[in-house]
Amino acid sequence: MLSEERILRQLSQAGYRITQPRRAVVRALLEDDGYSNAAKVHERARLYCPGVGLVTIYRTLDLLSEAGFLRRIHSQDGCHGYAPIQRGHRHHLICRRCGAAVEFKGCDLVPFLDRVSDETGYRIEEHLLELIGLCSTCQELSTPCPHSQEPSPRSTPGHDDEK
Amino acid sequence: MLSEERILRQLSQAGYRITQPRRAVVRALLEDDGYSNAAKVHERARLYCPGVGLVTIYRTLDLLSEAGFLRRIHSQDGCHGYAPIQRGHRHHLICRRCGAAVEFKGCDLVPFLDRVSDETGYRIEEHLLELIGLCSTCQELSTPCPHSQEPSPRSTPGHDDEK
DNA sequence: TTGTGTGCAAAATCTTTGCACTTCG
DNA sequence: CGAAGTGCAAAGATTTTGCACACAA
Repeated sequence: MLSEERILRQLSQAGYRITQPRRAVVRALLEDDGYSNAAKVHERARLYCPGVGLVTIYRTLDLLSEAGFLRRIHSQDGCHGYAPIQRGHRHHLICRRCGAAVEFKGCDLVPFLDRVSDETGYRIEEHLLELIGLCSTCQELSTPCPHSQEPSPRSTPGHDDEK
Repeated sequence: MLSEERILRQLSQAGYRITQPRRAVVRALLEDDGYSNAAKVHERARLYCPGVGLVTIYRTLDLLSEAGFLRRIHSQDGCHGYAPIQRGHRHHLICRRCGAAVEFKGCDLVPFLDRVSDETGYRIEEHLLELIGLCSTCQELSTPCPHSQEPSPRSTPGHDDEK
């Protein structure tokens, strides 16, 4: 897995300068689990480099993305999410109620990925997995899941509607 | 797979009105395979409902998303991509080069999720899985590993225009 | 010292909201 | 006919660009 030092070293070797803002962004990315967007990274990066501007965040994210440390999610069509590329994938399991996050190793996915790859002809390079649920504590506190995404015909015609 | 008629019927049963713009959006989504954003849907929907405005596209995408026919990709962090949900729980496999997206069934994930659930005590309700790679066409087009996740030292500071 | 990198401000995009008019049911 | 739905315009967000100053090498 890539450490902060290693990333910085590689950037340096590639001819980029190692600046405070860049350090801060790299650090923020490594600490922030899962996907990030510019605003989130900015907020976090300011902890390490208080004066850093949002513009610099964008530029640094681009740079890291070019350099191969980040993957832009849906880069084509204007989606502006980023996810760190990590060897030894770690995935996250997040409690939707209390926000507790657990990391787990997800290597069991490999056979699944192989199958998908066979079926689709795609060569799979990266995967992003995030699980959302209730941790054991919150399961006790909570009533059964109120919402669901099934396209079930809703009996209530009432629009809960436009926010 | 969900047909246009079926979606419209379900919307109608749920109390929504079936209008020309909505028809057009549904149609556009079904024809455009894979991942779309508002602008793309708009362009296509105008073929069926020339006067339709972009605003209506956004509102209809929201509606379809609420109703469970669309999955907002990375809804979390302000990513504004959408992909049709065809049936049950599926995930997306996206070509990083051309953006082509394929949905695939994720049932093989269940044993994996069960294991994670056992190990962590979490009850898993949702999962977000996205695979990124190269589709077969782009594999051919692409030169043998021109870039890769390896951050190769760049000799030229100049930017290539590649995105 | 040099030129890459940064911050600020402003432009360009993308998305949402308010309001009067349309149209489905 | 009545209320949901639409389009337009304008407000809000988000991202990019231009330029002079700052700082890593």
